[in-house]
Amino acid sequence: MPHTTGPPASCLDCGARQRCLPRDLGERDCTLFERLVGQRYQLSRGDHLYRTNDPVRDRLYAIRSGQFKTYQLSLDGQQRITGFQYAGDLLGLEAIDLPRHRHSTLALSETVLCEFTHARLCEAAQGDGALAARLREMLSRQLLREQAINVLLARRADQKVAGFLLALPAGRPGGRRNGEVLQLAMNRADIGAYLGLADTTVSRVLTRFQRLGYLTLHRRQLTIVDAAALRAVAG
Amino acid sequence: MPHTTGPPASCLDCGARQRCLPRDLGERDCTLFERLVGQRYQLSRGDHLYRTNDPVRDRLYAIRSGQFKTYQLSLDGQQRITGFQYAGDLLGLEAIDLPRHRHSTLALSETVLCEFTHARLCEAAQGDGALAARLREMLSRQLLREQAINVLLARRADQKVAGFLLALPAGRPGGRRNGEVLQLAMNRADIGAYLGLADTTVSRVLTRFQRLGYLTLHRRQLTIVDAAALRAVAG
DNA sequence: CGTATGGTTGATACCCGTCAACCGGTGTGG
DNA sequence: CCACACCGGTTGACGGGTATCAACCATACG
Repeated sequence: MPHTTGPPASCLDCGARQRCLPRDLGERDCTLFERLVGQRYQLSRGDHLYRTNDPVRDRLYAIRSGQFKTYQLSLDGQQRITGFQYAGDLLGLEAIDLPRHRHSTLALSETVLCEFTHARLCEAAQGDGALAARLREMLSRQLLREQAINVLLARRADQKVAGFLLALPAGRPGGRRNGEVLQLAMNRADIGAYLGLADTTVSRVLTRFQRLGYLTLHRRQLTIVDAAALRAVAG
Repeated sequence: MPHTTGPPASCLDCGARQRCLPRDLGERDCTLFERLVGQRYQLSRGDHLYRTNDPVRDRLYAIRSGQFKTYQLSLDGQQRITGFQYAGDLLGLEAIDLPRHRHSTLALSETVLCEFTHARLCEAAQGDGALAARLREMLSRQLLREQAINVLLARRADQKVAGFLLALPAGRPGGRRNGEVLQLAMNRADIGAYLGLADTTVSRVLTRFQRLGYLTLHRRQLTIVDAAALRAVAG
């Protein structure tokens, strides 16, 4: 069960604002938008936001900070990772038309979430074209992301890993990647379950990239040194 | 360039109605809904609906009949299939927020399309909760489909092919598959480019399934004999 | 009838999954 | 403080699944 935070945090000072629903909103509009937020939740590493078969209850969640993974369990108990979600992403979009969730969603780090109901969002969007556009944008972006993953998954191990690394959220806005230090929240097995690789293969590819000078990696601390080389590998 | 059809075809007698936007609409509502259709197009096998970098112009297309594939071209000219679309599917959902298309969309058979503008659909949805729900449903369904593909692509060749076959649109409503005759519109290479397999591997798996009695296949005429066995393989 | 296209089948090479050992870091309890 | 277990990650050996290349066949088509 998620824990409700005490002090309300504003969208205005949210680091993920430019990747989130109130993107490009002015100060006043942003304050109005904030009233759509139902509650804010704080989850710790290992906490579930919801599990497979939990009722959806029309809820959407925006990630204010932290990282999540969504997964399904196969018949033999294997986790199949369907995605990683980062600050600014919306959780629950694929379930807005379902009575019950088909995935489980788990926090990979300390996280803060903003809760919405889809009904209120739609209602507000009817009077506000900009918000409606943002909603569409989030949906369309999600579809594009899934399709990008699809293309990636049809490729070779090194191309998959390179593409995965390049799709990690940039630590700073602007997208400059070279020299950037990223803290991976997931382990090698999760990356493998996401990309359709064995964890040992992920490890091998990463060390190969390191030997080639594309990146440095110590445990989960990643520094991308040569993003262009990674792009060349990803194709 | 798509060719405009002369006689307007009604949604009422459309075979794909129950998979399309006017799903569950009564006769009167359906007639009202039809006024949202801009034009109807007829495309032949090999015709492009649009290509990468074509302007989106806010258009969506519902497939009345026929099959499409969407693909991207890699740097070395290889086609990467991002999806197959069947009657009742919406084309262009992933582009509603983009200025230009990122895929090319090609008819795999004789097809008929119904054109919408996203703006008019949204406008109509504001006064009609049922239509708004249908729009959401289509988006959510699309996201779920992409995620299902993601999971599939992380698996072995026979599991991929089995999953692909089971995801083919049922010829008749009701979803009974055993004994059903399906006409594949795509060739082995397309299936392979979609699933991340070589065309020869697709061929081998299909003949193995046939040897095992799961299906019969002559060129592109497919009969699923034992859907349960396919499900068991797909896992 | 010759050609092109799509599909099947075989031989071979290689990528990657599996299994196992090992290693460093962390936590725990004596 | 140290012994020990445990978890995550790395590395090696090996086998199997799949890509690649090629030959061959059936069908469609000019």
